[in-house]
Amino acid sequence: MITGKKKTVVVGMSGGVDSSVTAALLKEQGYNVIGVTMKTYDFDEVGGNVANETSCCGLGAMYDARMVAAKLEIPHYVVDFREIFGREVIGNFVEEYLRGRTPNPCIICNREIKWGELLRKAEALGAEYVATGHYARLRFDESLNRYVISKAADELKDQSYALWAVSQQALKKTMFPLGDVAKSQVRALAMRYGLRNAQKDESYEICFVADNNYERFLKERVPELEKQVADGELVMEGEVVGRHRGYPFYTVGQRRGLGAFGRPVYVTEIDASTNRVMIGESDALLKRVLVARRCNMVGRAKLEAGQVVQAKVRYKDGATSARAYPEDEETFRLVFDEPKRAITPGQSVVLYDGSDVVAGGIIDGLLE
RNA sequence: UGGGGUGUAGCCAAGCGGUAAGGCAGCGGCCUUUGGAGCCGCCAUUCCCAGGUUCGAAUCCUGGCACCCCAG
Repeated sequence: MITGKKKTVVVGMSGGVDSSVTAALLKEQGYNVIGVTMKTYDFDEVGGNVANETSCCGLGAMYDARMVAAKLEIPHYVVDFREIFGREVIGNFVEEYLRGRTPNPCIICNREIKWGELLRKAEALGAEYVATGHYARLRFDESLNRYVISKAADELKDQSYALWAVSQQALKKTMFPLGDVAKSQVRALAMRYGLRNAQKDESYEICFVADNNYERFLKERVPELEKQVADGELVMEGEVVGRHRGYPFYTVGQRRGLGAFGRPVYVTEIDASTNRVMIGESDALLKRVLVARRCNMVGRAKLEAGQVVQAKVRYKDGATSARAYPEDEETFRLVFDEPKRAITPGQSVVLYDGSDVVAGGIIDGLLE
């Protein structure tokens, strides 16, 4: 059945249901499918619970991917991305926390690893496309002359937010076969294909922090950290009201672990230079203006000043109306119509026009 | 040691003779391809201690103890 016309697709297989079904669907559609699983880190370097099975790059995951590939009768390779992943993803993760910000490593991983190194590997293998199990839609829009990512049909599972940083050149070679499929259908398909991971749990943590304890991870990664940052000041309305464990271990919007003040209090700001963590009541989290950097344009070539968009400020966030004001190629200011809660430096802001991803950037600061 | 006040969960606190509200913290679960948030559930057999009155006491009485304030 192999003909010269068949296109070759590399599917990034994590061992989970979504990427497994992705591979199965493409194979059924007649593509020449190659399964590739990325080895991104070693457990002994990264610590935590080695037995954790829900992580996207864990050990069990690699075995599952191999077994699924065998079942589907497609070739399967494991590629060693430890070096680049450690440098780009883990390195950025640690740096950002040390700056008092809250990174989203999935964003960097998508840009640098899946649509960076993996795509280069796919090209080297002679593949025309890379496909993943992301829930997002992708189309080429003739009138815009751009590749446009948009929200998945299954809006509850939509992952378009995490894909804003992928370049146009990379999207040109990308497929998201699950964009129109509901999660429940994916599981049903997995059953039908007889895939062993049909009932496997969702992953829900940072893959390289398998015990979901990033504080532990940072302390192990930066040996002197605990000593340097312990016992900083907790500040409310300008007054020192307590102590904290160290600024990197908090994030804006956080409520737990601050101590009892007779009412709920939240982290409102983190100052790495003084090791101070500012806290306040819920209202103190409401802000209207942010500055985003490292911007990438997706569904539009550029932003118009005052352009109306719907913006998401974190992964699970209802998009709310705002106006964008570009400052330069990589920077824009965003003014929300209504104050937005807990805008967090280091997280991504993604701009939508309806279902389409217009652009995204990393939140750098709040103005008011 | 004169006068006044207060002692209820880790913290704040309601209750004022009828069988221990609520909030914060904590813990458990749900949710979730990031961190947070959110939601649900749990959390005082007992009210500083000892007696007493009462069918019934955290609530009333007596006596201790502790802390606070005002005086000296």
